[in-house]
Amino acid sequence: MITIKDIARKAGVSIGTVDRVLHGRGRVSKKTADKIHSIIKKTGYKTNIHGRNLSLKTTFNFGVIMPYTYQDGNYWDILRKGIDQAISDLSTFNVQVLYFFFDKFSEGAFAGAAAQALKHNPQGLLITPVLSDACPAIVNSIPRDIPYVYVDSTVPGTAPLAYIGQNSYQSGVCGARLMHLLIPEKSSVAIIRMLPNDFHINERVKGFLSYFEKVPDITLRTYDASGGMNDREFFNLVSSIEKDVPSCKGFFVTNAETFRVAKAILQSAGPKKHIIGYDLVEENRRLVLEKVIDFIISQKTRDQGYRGITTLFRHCVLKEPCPREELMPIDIITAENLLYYQ
Amino acid sequence: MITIKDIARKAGVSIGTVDRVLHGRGRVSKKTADKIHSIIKKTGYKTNIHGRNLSLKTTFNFGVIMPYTYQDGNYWDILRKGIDQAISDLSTFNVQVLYFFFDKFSEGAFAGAAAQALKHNPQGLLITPVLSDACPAIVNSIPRDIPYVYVDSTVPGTAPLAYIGQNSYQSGVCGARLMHLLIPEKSSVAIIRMLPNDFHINERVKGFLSYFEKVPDITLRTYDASGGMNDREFFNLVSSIEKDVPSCKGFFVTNAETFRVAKAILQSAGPKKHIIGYDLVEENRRLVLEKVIDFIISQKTRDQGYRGITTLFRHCVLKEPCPREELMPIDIITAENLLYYQ
DNA sequence: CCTCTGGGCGTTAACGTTAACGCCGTTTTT
DNA sequence: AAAAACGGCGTTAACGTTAACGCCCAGAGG
Repeated sequence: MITIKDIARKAGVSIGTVDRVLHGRGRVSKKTADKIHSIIKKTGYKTNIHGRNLSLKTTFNFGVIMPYTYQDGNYWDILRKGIDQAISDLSTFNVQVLYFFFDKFSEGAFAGAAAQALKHNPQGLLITPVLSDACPAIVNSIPRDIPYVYVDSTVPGTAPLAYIGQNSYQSGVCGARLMHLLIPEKSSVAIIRMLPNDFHINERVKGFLSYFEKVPDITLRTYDASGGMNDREFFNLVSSIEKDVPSCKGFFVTNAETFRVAKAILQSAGPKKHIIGYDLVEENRRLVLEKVIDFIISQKTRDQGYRGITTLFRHCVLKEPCPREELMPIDIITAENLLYYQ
Repeated sequence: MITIKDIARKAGVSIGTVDRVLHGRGRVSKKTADKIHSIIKKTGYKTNIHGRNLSLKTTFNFGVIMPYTYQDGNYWDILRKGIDQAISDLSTFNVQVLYFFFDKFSEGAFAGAAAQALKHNPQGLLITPVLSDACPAIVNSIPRDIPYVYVDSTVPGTAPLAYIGQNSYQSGVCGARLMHLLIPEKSSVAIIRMLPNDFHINERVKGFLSYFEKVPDITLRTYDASGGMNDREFFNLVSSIEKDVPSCKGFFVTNAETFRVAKAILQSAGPKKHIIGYDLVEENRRLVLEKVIDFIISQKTRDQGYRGITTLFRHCVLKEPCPREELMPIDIITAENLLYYQ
């Protein structure tokens, strides 16, 4: 491996000069700088992290802007675990995170969390932009020199370092395929759209609908529900669906709160319903094992957190290029394979 | 973070003495060694990899003993890619691998590859023990100080550092569940057991059978095939099954050569068959996309290679503890989610 | 008595990078 | 004209660890 010393020797200067060129700290003549740059390119010099880390005493701080971990049935706690794991793996590189949680149902909360994060002047940000309307303006007010990575969702009109998430439309298609296998011919399916319906949820619904466009004899109806509803209200919703659409054999639930719908169905004493939903939160896991929920579509939430941090790390610390988009697998989870996820 | 210098100061000795204790190089009185050990325990000292790596000029060599990458329909090439990726990620730590390939159908080949690997005195081994009969004796002749990790399969009666693979029995159960969804009531399923049938293949069959024990009206029959058969022989096998069992609506193929059975079925011009098989090799991918194969059960082959190397790395280089067993997810792949795997 | 061996320890150069410091000559300010 | 600023560069200590080297003293062997 070629070192700074080698470059200095080849260029006939001292290592101090090479270092100034490498870090753009000026005080080097253009001629010398050009020569050094060409040597760097020719030799493929890459800075040795170990030397760098020993010498460097600064610690890298990343800010994480995400919903409270308990929201969406503890869904966000999975993301957090992935982040923590990455930080633990990178601890020898003096990498730290600061969390800035917000209430995903409260209007100004995202902006507030972002402002707080910027006050701690982080070297990079991991952002979960769940409230898409307010996001562009807020994100674009981030100083240009602070790179940010999106997980879960992306925001049009902004310039993230990377986006890590799932193709939600295709996950809906996949859910539809599985539903098609479960339900009898000539039956109906209820799609439970969870409000507030964000980009992901809409895409899931669209994908699900698109699959069944080519399938005759299956009727679809979309119903709105909300995480704010209590158990009684979920029960009433399910009961009214059963009354209105006796042929309804399947429920497609568009977010992690699948377990709430499943519980309502259990209580309603109607005939067997097939249920497909999203995300491996604890209560969904239990109901999958008990074969109440047939399939859960999962999106490697933990990996999203892990990769979000490693992407920031690779960019800010290693100064390596990193992929601009990482689309996560659409994991199909059922009672028979559940135990081996996470 | 506490350093060797801190320990030396606390113990009233020089860093040389601390270093000798840390590496067990002797020439330290028991009293001093005990004192240093207790300080290490009390302060939770962990050696700084960066200092270590700068100082150390030795490179770590790991040997990989695995089948030729083209065998099993290029299945082993996926494993190799994971290994190469890990080595690339760890390149700054001076970690290298040497591959020792063997013919998985040839008796003495595994022993030969193992002997070759040992000649290069590696600091660790990654072993894919596919021929289980000869393995224990060969593995137990490896010097005690060379740690080894199994991927894909494990070998009873040996002491690996770790095992990384899948619960094959459960993957068979999972395959059965999916098959049950696909085929009509009162039909039959053909299980194609690929010879030579190793531990994995037998377990997959067992798991598959166990699921259907509780299901009446579905008949199962097991047929033997072999990777050594040519296309004509596969065609003949499929034809004879179609003739003997007209109610046969599904094929469960127990290894990566699913595509060969699928092609034979395509040619046989019988009624639509449902096919479930294993492993995301290139030809299986194509047939899944074309909806010839309904489901592929995959086992994160790439991750197995990656984790095998990182496990050796963590043990040999970082000297960290690592999990003794990593069971990989049973990934369910179908046309709708295929694109997002690998 | 002298030499040798070996136990017990300290010292030091090296690994690659960083950034503060300082030197020298030229140019710009006062 | 003296002082200050600046451009262009070299030197060096520091980061934490490793391992070679060497010193001193006690005891064994001749």
